[in-house]
Amino acid sequence: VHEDPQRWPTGRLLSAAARKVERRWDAYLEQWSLTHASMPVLAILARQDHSQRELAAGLDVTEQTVSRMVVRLEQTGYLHRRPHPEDRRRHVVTITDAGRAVLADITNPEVVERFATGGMTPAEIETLRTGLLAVLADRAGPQAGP
Amino acid sequence: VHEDPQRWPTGRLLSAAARKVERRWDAYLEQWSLTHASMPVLAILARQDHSQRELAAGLDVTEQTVSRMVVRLEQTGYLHRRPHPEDRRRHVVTITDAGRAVLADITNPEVVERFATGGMTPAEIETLRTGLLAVLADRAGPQAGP
DNA sequence: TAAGATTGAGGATTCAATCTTT
DNA sequence: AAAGATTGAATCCTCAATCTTA
Repeated sequence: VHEDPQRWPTGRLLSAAARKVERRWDAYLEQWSLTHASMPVLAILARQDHSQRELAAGLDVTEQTVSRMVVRLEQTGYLHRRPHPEDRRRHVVTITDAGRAVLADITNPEVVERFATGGMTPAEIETLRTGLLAVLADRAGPQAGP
Repeated sequence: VHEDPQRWPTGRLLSAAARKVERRWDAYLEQWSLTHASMPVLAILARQDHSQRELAAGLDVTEQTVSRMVVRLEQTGYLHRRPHPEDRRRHVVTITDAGRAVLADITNPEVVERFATGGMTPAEIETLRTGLLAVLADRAGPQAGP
């Protein structure tokens, strides 16, 4: 039943490859109650505090997704939210010591990289990254049509 | 707040690029009540009938995911399920005329490709596809560890 | 009215548990 | 027991609606 990926459209290749790496990564991060999606939240907060709206922009997801992620990350103890001193609509989201600690455990670049680029050569990896950056760089947002 | 993707680990690049393309693709497929995930089901069935377990193997998702997708695709009228004549545990999943019709509307390779590789050059596209195929080809399934 | 955030509804995905048939 | 399929619970993600504050 298995088709030949060589003939798949690029979008399907992209989704399949991403899911595969996410599954591996999630299985590893589970021991810290983290996921491939929640880890980048801590990575962003490690550099600076942010409002949830800012986090959404940095992660390129909706504010609704951020809302749900930060609730869980706060329950787990990896971040803390307090009201903004001047604008009571905002939450100031801050990473906790526990969050920094887990990030330090996980952020070994070699380990992280291995999950995505397991048996690949440096040339293959460079090739892949270049292609992915080209997809992300496409700011045109084209809507095709027959 | 926006970080430099150039410095992201490859796994994060992969997820971000996949989500971006899926969003575009989903917005387009919505008019047929399809999604980036359900379209490949029809593509597989267009060639041959299958059990749900076989579909799961072909799509590289769990049987549970297939179970939910085929329920919806059957409600929409794009496929049909009947009991297997010799093994009553199985469902034989068949594409309907409506399913074939929608597939014909959508399967223009140029249109499909444009969603993923919008403003990219042929060289960039080839580069990306090679990298993605390398990720998918990695049958080792390595679990890294510090 | 805008901005910031939350909740509701629904699809995609997973693991775990269950049910029927082999 | 194993195979095929379903349902439950959870996270990720979206759009739509709502609530509070500016």
